[in-house]
Amino acid sequence: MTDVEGPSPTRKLRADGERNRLRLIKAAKRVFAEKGASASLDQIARDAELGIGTLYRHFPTRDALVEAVYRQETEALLSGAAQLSRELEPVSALREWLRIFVEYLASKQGMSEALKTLIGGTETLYGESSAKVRGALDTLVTAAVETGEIRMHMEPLDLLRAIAGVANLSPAQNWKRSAVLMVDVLLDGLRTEARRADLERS
Amino acid sequence: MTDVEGPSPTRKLRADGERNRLRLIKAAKRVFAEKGASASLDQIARDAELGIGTLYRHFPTRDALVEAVYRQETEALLSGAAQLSRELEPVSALREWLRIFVEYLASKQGMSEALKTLIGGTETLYGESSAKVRGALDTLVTAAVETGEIRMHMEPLDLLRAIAGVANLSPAQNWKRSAVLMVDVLLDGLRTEARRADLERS
DNA sequence: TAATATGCGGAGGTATCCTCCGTTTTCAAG
DNA sequence: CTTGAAAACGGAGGATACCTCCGCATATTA
Repeated sequence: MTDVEGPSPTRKLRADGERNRLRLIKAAKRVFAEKGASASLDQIARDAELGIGTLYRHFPTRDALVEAVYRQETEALLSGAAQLSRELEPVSALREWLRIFVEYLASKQGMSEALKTLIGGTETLYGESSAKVRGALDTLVTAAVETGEIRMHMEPLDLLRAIAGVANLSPAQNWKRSAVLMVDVLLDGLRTEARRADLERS
Repeated sequence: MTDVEGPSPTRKLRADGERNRLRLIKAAKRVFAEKGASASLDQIARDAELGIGTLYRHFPTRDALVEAVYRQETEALLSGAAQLSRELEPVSALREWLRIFVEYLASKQGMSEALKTLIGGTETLYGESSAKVRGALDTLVTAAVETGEIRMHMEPLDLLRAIAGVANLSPAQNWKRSAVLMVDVLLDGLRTEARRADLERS
Protein backbone atom coordinates (compact mmCIF):
# COMPACT_ATOMS: atom_id res chain seq x y z
CA MET A 1 0.00 0.00 0.00
CA THR A 2 2.85 2.33 0.65
CA ASP A 3 3.61 1.99 -3.00
CA VAL A 4 6.20 4.67 -2.64
CA GLU A 5 6.79 5.28 -6.25
CA GLY A 6 6.12 2.32 -8.47
CA PRO A 7 8.74 2.04 -11.16
CA SER A 8 7.94 4.78 -13.61
CA PRO A 9 6.30 3.41 -16.74
CA THR A 10 9.41 4.10 -18.74
CA ARG A 11 12.15 3.79 -16.23
CA LYS A 12 15.63 4.85 -17.10
CA LEU A 13 17.44 2.17 -19.03
CA ARG A 14 20.76 1.03 -17.77
CA ALA A 15 23.57 2.58 -19.77
CA ASP A 16 24.65 -0.61 -21.48
CA GLY A 17 21.05 -1.44 -22.20
CA GLU A 18 20.48 1.78 -24.04
CA ARG A 19 23.74 1.45 -25.89
CA ASN A 20 22.90 -1.99 -27.12
CA ARG A 21 19.42 -0.99 -28.03
CA LEU A 22 20.87 1.57 -30.38
CA ARG A 23 23.38 -0.90 -31.74
CA LEU A 24 20.55 -3.23 -32.60
CA ILE A 25 18.51 -0.58 -34.36
CA LYS A 26 21.51 0.48 -36.35
CA ALA A 27 22.34 -3.06 -37.33
CA ALA A 28 18.73 -3.72 -38.23
CA LYS A 29 18.65 -0.69 -40.46
CA ARG A 30 21.74 -1.93 -42.24
CA VAL A 31 20.60 -5.49 -42.61
CA PHE A 32 17.06 -4.71 -43.61
CA ALA A 33 18.27 -2.34 -46.25
CA GLU A 34 20.59 -4.98 -47.58
CA LYS A 35 18.56 -8.15 -47.34
CA GLY A 36 14.99 -6.91 -47.39
CA ALA A 37 12.26 -7.23 -44.88
CA SER A 38 12.74 -10.92 -44.29
CA ALA A 39 16.28 -10.65 -43.07
CA SER A 40 16.84 -13.01 -40.20
CA LEU A 41 16.91 -11.69 -36.69
CA ASP A 42 19.83 -13.94 -35.91
CA GLN A 43 21.69 -12.18 -38.65
CA ILE A 44 20.89 -8.80 -37.20
CA ALA A 45 22.06 -9.82 -33.77
CA ARG A 46 25.26 -11.15 -35.27
CA ASP A 47 25.72 -7.94 -37.19
CA ALA A 48 25.30 -5.95 -34.01
CA GLU A 49 27.76 -8.27 -32.30
CA LEU A 50 25.21 -9.02 -29.64
CA GLY A 51 23.51 -12.18 -28.52
CA ILE A 52 20.22 -13.15 -29.99
CA GLY A 53 18.76 -13.10 -26.53
CA THR A 54 19.58 -9.44 -26.22
CA LEU A 55 17.79 -8.71 -29.40
CA TYR A 56 14.69 -10.51 -28.25
CA ARG A 57 14.68 -8.80 -24.88
CA HIS A 58 14.72 -5.38 -26.45
CA PHE A 59 12.38 -6.26 -29.28
CA PRO A 60 10.05 -9.12 -28.49
CA THR A 61 8.69 -9.24 -32.00
CA ARG A 62 9.98 -8.55 -35.41
CA ASP A 63 7.56 -5.71 -35.81
CA ALA A 64 8.77 -4.05 -32.65
CA LEU A 65 12.22 -3.89 -34.13
CA VAL A 66 11.01 -2.66 -37.46
CA GLU A 67 8.98 0.03 -35.85
CA ALA A 68 11.94 1.22 -33.87
CA VAL A 69 14.00 1.35 -37.02
CA TYR A 70 11.57 3.60 -38.76
CA ARG A 71 10.30 5.68 -35.94
CA GLN A 72 12.60 8.50 -36.89
CA GLU A 73 11.25 8.76 -40.39
CA THR A 74 7.79 8.58 -39.04
CA GLU A 75 8.51 11.61 -36.93
CA ALA A 76 9.40 13.49 -40.07
CA LEU A 77 6.11 12.47 -41.55
CA LEU A 78 4.32 13.82 -38.52
CA SER A 79 6.10 17.12 -38.30
CA GLY A 80 5.42 17.54 -42.00
CA ALA A 81 1.73 17.36 -41.29
CA ALA A 82 1.85 20.12 -38.74
CA GLN A 83 3.81 22.42 -40.96
CA LEU A 84 1.71 21.86 -44.05
CA SER A 85 -1.54 22.58 -42.30
CA ARG A 86 -0.05 25.84 -41.16
CA GLU A 87 1.20 26.90 -44.57
CA LEU A 88 -1.36 25.68 -47.06
CA GLU A 89 -5.07 25.65 -47.41
CA PRO A 90 -6.51 22.39 -46.18
CA VAL A 91 -7.00 20.40 -49.36
CA SER A 92 -3.57 21.30 -50.68
CA ALA A 93 -2.07 20.45 -47.33
CA LEU A 94 -3.64 17.04 -47.47
CA ARG A 95 -2.46 16.52 -51.01
CA GLU A 96 1.07 17.51 -50.19
CA TRP A 97 1.14 15.36 -47.13
CA LEU A 98 0.03 12.36 -49.13
CA ARG A 99 2.90 13.04 -51.46
CA ILE A 100 5.24 13.10 -48.56
CA PHE A 101 3.72 9.83 -47.55
CA VAL A 102 4.76 8.44 -50.89
CA GLU A 103 8.32 9.47 -50.17
CA TYR A 104 8.02 7.89 -46.79
CA LEU A 105 6.98 4.67 -48.42
CA ALA A 106 10.07 4.75 -50.54
CA SER A 107 12.16 4.13 -47.50
CA LYS A 108 10.14 1.07 -46.71
CA GLN A 109 10.48 -0.72 -50.00
CA GLY A 110 9.41 -4.27 -49.66
CA MET A 111 8.57 -4.05 -46.02
CA SER A 112 4.94 -4.66 -46.61
CA GLU A 113 4.52 -6.52 -43.39
CA ALA A 114 5.86 -3.62 -41.42
CA LEU A 115 3.52 -1.34 -43.24
CA LYS A 116 0.64 -3.56 -42.46
CA THR A 117 1.45 -3.07 -38.85
CA LEU A 118 1.61 0.64 -39.20
CA ILE A 119 -1.36 1.23 -41.43
CA GLY A 120 -3.28 -1.84 -40.62
CA GLY A 121 -4.72 -1.49 -37.24
CA THR A 122 -7.66 0.07 -35.67
CA GLU A 123 -6.44 -2.57 -33.31
CA THR A 124 -4.69 -2.45 -30.03
CA LEU A 125 -1.38 -2.50 -31.81
CA TYR A 126 1.56 -1.89 -29.56
CA GLY A 127 2.97 0.80 -31.79
CA GLU A 128 2.31 4.38 -30.98
CA SER A 129 3.60 5.47 -34.36
CA SER A 130 0.53 4.01 -35.89
CA ALA A 131 -1.76 6.09 -33.74
CA LYS A 132 0.21 9.22 -34.42
CA VAL A 133 0.11 8.77 -38.15
CA ARG A 134 -3.58 8.20 -37.95
CA GLY A 135 -3.93 11.30 -35.84
CA ALA A 136 -2.04 13.48 -38.27
CA LEU A 137 -4.05 12.16 -41.17
CA ASP A 138 -7.33 12.71 -39.38
CA THR A 139 -6.45 16.28 -38.63
CA LEU A 140 -5.63 17.05 -42.23
CA VAL A 141 -8.69 15.26 -43.50
CA THR A 142 -11.02 16.93 -41.08
CA ALA A 143 -9.78 20.35 -42.03
CA ALA A 144 -10.12 19.55 -45.71
CA VAL A 145 -13.62 18.22 -45.28
CA GLU A 146 -14.68 21.29 -43.41
CA THR A 147 -13.89 23.45 -46.40
CA GLY A 148 -16.62 21.54 -48.21
CA GLU A 149 -14.28 20.83 -51.09
CA ILE A 150 -13.97 17.17 -50.45
CA ARG A 151 -15.96 14.52 -48.74
CA MET A 152 -14.66 11.61 -46.76
CA HIS A 153 -17.19 8.87 -46.57
CA MET A 154 -14.55 6.26 -45.99
CA GLU A 155 -11.98 5.61 -43.38
CA PRO A 156 -9.15 8.09 -43.95
CA LEU A 157 -6.63 5.33 -43.57
CA ASP A 158 -8.03 3.81 -46.72
CA LEU A 159 -6.33 6.58 -48.61
CA LEU A 160 -3.00 5.46 -47.26
CA ARG A 161 -3.88 1.88 -47.94
CA ALA A 162 -4.66 2.57 -51.56
CA ILE A 163 -1.45 4.49 -52.00
CA ALA A 164 0.54 1.85 -50.24
CA GLY A 165 -1.06 -0.75 -52.45
CA VAL A 166 0.20 1.02 -55.52
CA ALA A 167 3.60 1.50 -54.00
CA ASN A 168 4.01 -1.96 -52.63
CA LEU A 169 2.55 -4.13 -55.29
CA SER A 170 4.33 -2.40 -58.06
CA PRO A 171 7.53 -3.96 -59.28
CA ALA A 172 8.27 -1.14 -61.65
CA GLN A 173 10.86 1.52 -61.00
CA ASN A 174 8.39 4.30 -61.59
CA TRP A 175 6.01 3.22 -58.88
CA LYS A 176 6.55 6.57 -57.28
CA ARG A 177 5.06 8.34 -60.23
CA SER A 178 2.11 5.99 -60.11
CA ALA A 179 1.62 6.62 -56.45
CA VAL A 180 1.64 10.37 -56.88
CA LEU A 181 -0.86 10.14 -59.69
CA MET A 182 -2.95 8.02 -57.41
CA VAL A 183 -2.94 10.75 -54.81
CA ASP A 184 -4.50 13.13 -57.29
CA VAL A 185 -7.01 10.63 -58.55
CA LEU A 186 -8.12 9.92 -55.03
CA LEU A 187 -8.55 13.55 -54.14
CA ASP A 188 -10.38 14.26 -57.37
CA GLY A 189 -12.56 11.28 -56.74
CA LEU A 190 -13.48 12.58 -53.35
CA ARG A 191 -14.04 16.04 -54.68
CA THR A 192 -16.40 14.76 -57.31
CA GLU A 193 -18.35 12.92 -54.70
CA ALA A 194 -18.82 16.15 -52.82
CA ARG A 195 -19.99 18.02 -55.85
CA ARG A 196 -22.41 15.31 -56.70
CA ALA A 197 -23.74 15.37 -53.17
CA ASP A 198 -24.27 19.09 -53.50
CA LEU A 199 -26.13 18.66 -56.72
CA GLU A 200 -28.31 15.92 -55.44
CA ARG A 201 -29.19 17.90 -52.39
CA SER A 202 -30.51 20.83 -54.43
CA MET B 1 19.74 -35.17 -83.40
CA THR B 2 17.14 -37.73 -84.34
CA ASP B 3 15.01 -36.02 -81.76
CA VAL B 4 12.08 -38.14 -82.80
CA GLU B 5 9.42 -36.30 -80.99
CA GLY B 6 10.55 -34.38 -77.99
CA PRO B 7 8.18 -34.99 -75.12
CA SER B 8 5.15 -32.86 -75.77
CA PRO B 9 5.19 -29.68 -73.70
CA THR B 10 2.32 -30.93 -71.60
CA ARG B 11 2.46 -34.66 -71.78
CA LYS B 12 -0.23 -36.69 -70.23
CA LEU B 13 0.26 -37.04 -66.52
CA ARG B 14 0.30 -40.48 -65.05
CA ALA B 15 -3.02 -41.24 -63.38
CA ASP B 16 -1.69 -41.25 -59.84
CA GLY B 17 0.24 -38.10 -60.54
CA GLU B 18 -2.85 -36.23 -61.58
CA ARG B 19 -4.76 -37.57 -58.62
CA ASN B 20 -2.14 -36.43 -56.18
CA ARG B 21 -1.84 -33.08 -57.82
CA LEU B 22 -5.48 -32.50 -57.12
CA ARG B 23 -5.14 -33.77 -53.58
CA LEU B 24 -2.41 -31.26 -53.00
CA ILE B 25 -4.37 -28.36 -54.37
CA LYS B 26 -7.33 -29.30 -52.27
CA ALA B 27 -5.25 -29.63 -49.14
CA ALA B 28 -3.55 -26.34 -49.87
CA LYS B 29 -6.88 -24.59 -50.25
CA ARG B 30 -7.94 -25.95 -46.88
CA VAL B 31 -4.75 -25.16 -45.07
CA PHE B 32 -4.25 -21.73 -46.56
CA ALA B 33 -7.78 -20.79 -45.65
CA GLU B 34 -7.20 -21.95 -42.14
CA LYS B 35 -3.68 -20.82 -41.37
CA GLY B 36 -3.18 -17.93 -43.74
CA ALA B 37 -0.67 -17.46 -46.48
CA SER B 38 2.31 -18.52 -44.45
CA ALA B 39 1.08 -22.00 -43.75
CA SER B 40 3.92 -24.44 -44.01
CA LEU B 41 4.29 -26.58 -47.07
CA ASP B 42 5.16 -29.52 -44.86
CA GLN B 43 1.82 -29.08 -43.22
CA ILE B 44 0.04 -29.10 -46.54
CA ALA B 45 1.78 -32.26 -47.65
CA ARG B 46 0.86 -33.86 -44.35
CA ASP B 47 -2.71 -32.75 -44.76
CA ALA B 48 -2.84 -34.27 -48.20
CA GLU B 49 -1.28 -37.43 -46.78
CA LEU B 50 1.51 -37.21 -49.29
CA GLY B 51 5.25 -36.89 -49.02
CA ILE B 52 6.82 -33.51 -49.05
CA GLY B 53 8.83 -34.56 -52.05
CA THR B 54 5.65 -35.09 -53.99
CA LEU B 55 4.53 -31.61 -53.20
CA TYR B 56 7.78 -30.13 -54.38
CA ARG B 57 7.77 -32.11 -57.58
CA HIS B 58 4.36 -30.85 -58.53
CA PHE B 59 4.91 -27.32 -57.27
CA PRO B 60 8.53 -26.27 -57.22
CA THR B 61 7.75 -23.02 -55.49
CA ARG B 62 5.23 -21.81 -53.04
CA ASP B 63 3.82 -19.44 -55.59
CA ALA B 64 3.28 -22.21 -58.06
CA LEU B 65 1.08 -23.93 -55.56
CA VAL B 66 -0.79 -20.79 -54.66
CA GLU B 67 -1.42 -20.01 -58.26
CA ALA B 68 -2.81 -23.44 -58.87
CA VAL B 69 -5.10 -23.05 -55.91
CA TYR B 70 -6.60 -19.87 -57.21
CA ARG B 71 -6.58 -20.47 -60.90
CA GLN B 72 -10.15 -21.59 -60.77
CA GLU B 73 -11.39 -18.42 -59.19
CA THR B 74 -9.31 -16.42 -61.55
CA GLU B 75 -11.13 -18.05 -64.40
CA ALA B 76 -14.39 -16.79 -62.94
CA LEU B 77 -12.95 -13.33 -62.80
CA LEU B 78 -12.01 -13.55 -66.43
CA SER B 79 -15.28 -14.87 -67.71
CA GLY B 80 -16.98 -12.13 -65.72
CA ALA B 81 -15.10 -9.57 -67.73
CA ALA B 82 -16.27 -10.95 -71.02
CA GLN B 83 -19.85 -11.07 -69.97
CA LEU B 84 -19.92 -7.60 -68.47
CA SER B 85 -18.49 -5.94 -71.51
CA ARG B 86 -21.23 -7.56 -73.53
CA GLU B 87 -24.05 -6.50 -71.26
CA LEU B 88 -23.15 -3.06 -69.96
CA GLU B 89 -21.83 0.13 -71.34
CA PRO B 90 -18.08 0.34 -70.92
CA VAL B 91 -17.67 2.43 -67.80
CA SER B 92 -20.30 0.50 -65.91
CA ALA B 93 -18.76 -2.73 -67.07
CA LEU B 94 -15.43 -1.64 -65.68
CA ARG B 95 -17.00 -0.57 -62.43
CA GLU B 96 -18.84 -3.83 -62.01
CA TRP B 97 -15.79 -5.83 -62.83
CA LEU B 98 -13.78 -3.99 -60.22
CA ARG B 99 -16.47 -4.90 -57.74
CA ILE B 100 -16.16 -8.51 -58.73
CA PHE B 101 -12.47 -8.10 -58.22
CA VAL B 102 -13.21 -7.10 -54.65
CA GLU B 103 -15.11 -10.32 -54.16
CA TYR B 104 -12.25 -12.16 -55.70
CA LEU B 105 -9.92 -10.62 -53.19
CA ALA B 106 -12.11 -11.89 -50.41
CA SER B 107 -11.02 -15.40 -51.20
CA LYS B 108 -7.41 -14.37 -50.86
CA GLN B 109 -7.55 -12.89 -47.41
CA GLY B 110 -4.11 -12.47 -46.07
CA MET B 111 -2.39 -13.88 -49.09
CA SER B 112 -0.72 -10.66 -49.92
CA GLU B 113 2.35 -12.36 -51.22
CA ALA B 114 0.32 -14.39 -53.64
CA LEU B 115 -1.40 -11.26 -54.76
CA LYS B 116 1.86 -9.57 -55.29
CA THR B 117 2.72 -12.34 -57.66
CA LEU B 118 -0.52 -11.98 -59.52
CA ILE B 119 -0.81 -8.24 -59.67
CA GLY B 120 2.76 -7.37 -59.27
CA GLY B 121 4.56 -8.19 -62.39
CA THR B 122 5.10 -6.62 -65.68
CA GLU B 123 7.79 -9.17 -65.27
CA THR B 124 8.39 -12.51 -66.80
CA LEU B 125 6.38 -14.11 -64.06
CA TYR B 126 5.71 -17.76 -64.63
CA GLY B 127 2.01 -17.35 -64.06
CA GLU B 128 -0.27 -17.04 -67.00
CA SER B 129 -3.12 -16.02 -64.75
CA SER B 130 -1.41 -12.74 -64.22
CA ALA B 131 -1.28 -12.00 -67.91
CA LYS B 132 -4.89 -12.97 -68.40
CA VAL B 133 -6.11 -10.73 -65.63
CA ARG B 134 -4.13 -7.89 -67.06
CA GLY B 135 -5.59 -8.63 -70.45
CA ALA B 136 -9.15 -8.54 -69.22
CA LEU B 137 -8.55 -5.34 -67.35
CA ASP B 138 -6.93 -3.70 -70.34
CA THR B 139 -9.84 -4.57 -72.54
CA LEU B 140 -12.35 -3.08 -70.16
CA VAL B 141 -10.27 0.00 -69.58
CA THR B 142 -9.66 0.62 -73.24
CA ALA B 143 -13.34 0.42 -74.01
CA ALA B 144 -14.16 2.77 -71.18
CA VAL B 145 -11.52 5.25 -72.23
CA GLU B 146 -12.80 5.25 -75.78
CA THR B 147 -16.15 6.53 -74.63
CA GLY B 148 -14.33 9.63 -73.47
CA GLU B 149 -15.92 9.38 -70.07
CA ILE B 150 -12.79 8.46 -68.24
CA ARG B 151 -9.13 8.88 -68.72
CA MET B 152 -6.42 6.45 -67.84
CA HIS B 153 -3.12 8.19 -67.47
CA MET B 154 -1.77 5.52 -65.22
CA GLU B 155 -1.10 1.87 -65.52
CA PRO B 156 -4.48 0.10 -65.32
CA LEU B 157 -3.04 -2.38 -62.87
CA ASP B 158 -2.64 0.47 -60.46
CA LEU B 159 -6.38 0.41 -60.00
CA LEU B 160 -6.18 -3.16 -58.85
CA ARG B 161 -3.22 -2.32 -56.67
CA ALA B 162 -5.05 0.45 -54.92
CA ILE B 163 -8.06 -1.74 -54.33
CA ALA B 164 -5.92 -4.58 -53.14
CA GLY B 165 -4.17 -2.20 -50.82
CA VAL B 166 -7.41 -1.30 -49.18
CA ALA B 167 -8.46 -4.92 -49.00
CA ASN B 168 -5.20 -6.29 -47.76
CA LEU B 169 -4.05 -3.73 -45.32
CA SER B 170 -7.37 -3.42 -43.65
CA PRO B 171 -7.89 -5.44 -40.51
CA ALA B 172 -11.51 -4.48 -40.16
CA GLN B 173 -14.39 -6.70 -41.05
CA ASN B 174 -15.93 -4.14 -43.32
CA TRP B 175 -12.93 -3.88 -45.58
CA LYS B 176 -15.15 -5.00 -48.40
CA ARG B 177 -17.31 -1.94 -48.06
CA SER B 178 -14.20 0.20 -48.05
CA ALA B 179 -12.92 -1.49 -51.16
CA VAL B 180 -16.17 -0.95 -53.02
CA LEU B 181 -16.21 2.69 -52.05
CA MET B 182 -12.69 2.90 -53.30
CA VAL B 183 -13.78 1.59 -56.68
CA ASP B 184 -16.18 4.47 -57.04
CA VAL B 185 -13.73 7.04 -55.82
CA LEU B 186 -11.19 5.85 -58.33
CA LEU B 187 -13.58 5.95 -61.22
CA ASP B 188 -14.84 9.35 -60.23
CA GLY B 189 -11.30 10.54 -59.87
CA LEU B 190 -10.53 9.42 -63.37
CA ARG B 191 -13.69 10.94 -64.71
CA THR B 192 -12.90 14.26 -63.16
CA GLU B 193 -9.51 14.25 -64.73
CA ALA B 194 -11.08 13.76 -68.13
CA ARG B 195 -13.50 16.62 -67.67
CA ARG B 196 -10.75 18.87 -66.52
CA ALA B 197 -8.70 17.92 -69.53
CA ASP B 198 -11.62 18.80 -71.78
CA LEU B 199 -12.03 22.16 -70.16
CA GLU B 200 -8.36 22.98 -70.38
CA ARG B 201 -8.30 22.06 -74.01
CA SER B 202 -11.08 24.46 -74.92
C1' DT C 1 4.53 -60.51 -68.02
C1' DA C 2 8.54 -57.76 -68.28
C1' DA C 3 10.84 -53.41 -68.93
C1' DT C 4 11.04 -48.74 -68.09
C1' DA C 5 9.45 -44.32 -67.42
C1' DT C 6 7.22 -41.90 -64.01
C1' DG C 7 5.95 -40.83 -59.56
C1' DC C 8 6.43 -41.45 -54.41
C1' DG C 9 8.30 -40.65 -49.86
C1' DG C 10 10.83 -38.99 -46.27
C1' DA C 11 15.43 -38.66 -44.20
C1' DG C 12 18.48 -35.13 -43.46
C1' DG C 13 21.27 -30.74 -44.00
C1' DT C 14 20.56 -25.98 -43.36
C1' DA C 15 18.25 -22.09 -41.53
C1' DT C 16 15.09 -19.50 -38.65
C1' DC C 17 12.50 -18.64 -34.63
C1' DC C 18 12.20 -18.08 -29.86
C1' DT C 19 12.94 -19.51 -24.92
C1' DC C 20 15.39 -20.27 -20.98
C1' DC C 21 18.69 -19.64 -17.60
C1' DG C 22 23.49 -19.35 -15.87
C1' DT C 23 26.92 -15.57 -16.09
C1' DT C 24 28.39 -10.84 -16.28
C1' DT C 25 27.90 -5.92 -15.69
C1' DT C 26 26.14 -1.75 -13.84
C1' DC C 27 25.11 1.35 -10.30
C1' DA C 28 24.21 3.36 -6.03
C1' DA C 29 23.95 2.80 -1.02
C1' DG C 30 26.88 2.52 2.76
C1' DC D 1 35.87 1.87 -2.37
C1' DT D 2 33.15 -2.16 -1.48
C1' DT D 3 29.40 -4.81 -2.27
C1' DG D 4 25.14 -6.96 -3.63
C1' DA D 5 21.07 -7.00 -6.06
C1' DA D 6 18.82 -5.54 -10.20
C1' DA D 7 19.46 -5.40 -14.91
C1' DA D 8 21.39 -7.01 -18.96
C1' DC D 9 24.01 -10.38 -21.63
C1' DG D 10 24.77 -14.45 -24.47
C1' DG D 11 24.06 -18.48 -26.76
C1' DA D 12 22.75 -23.40 -26.42
C1' DG D 13 18.97 -25.94 -27.77
C1' DG D 14 14.22 -27.49 -29.01
C1' DA D 15 10.81 -26.79 -32.47
C1' DT D 16 9.72 -25.96 -36.96
C1' DA D 17 10.34 -24.84 -41.92
C1' DC D 18 12.58 -25.12 -46.35
C1' DC D 19 14.22 -27.87 -50.01
C1' DT D 20 17.13 -31.68 -52.12
C1' DC D 21 18.28 -36.13 -53.17
C1' DC D 22 17.79 -40.73 -54.35
C1' DG D 23 16.28 -45.55 -53.44
C1' DC D 24 11.73 -47.68 -53.83
C1' DA D 25 7.06 -48.42 -55.75
C1' DT D 26 3.77 -48.24 -59.31
C1' DA D 27 1.62 -47.31 -63.80
C1' DT D 28 1.98 -47.97 -68.56
C1' DT D 29 3.31 -50.04 -72.69
C1' DA D 30 4.80 -53.67 -75.61
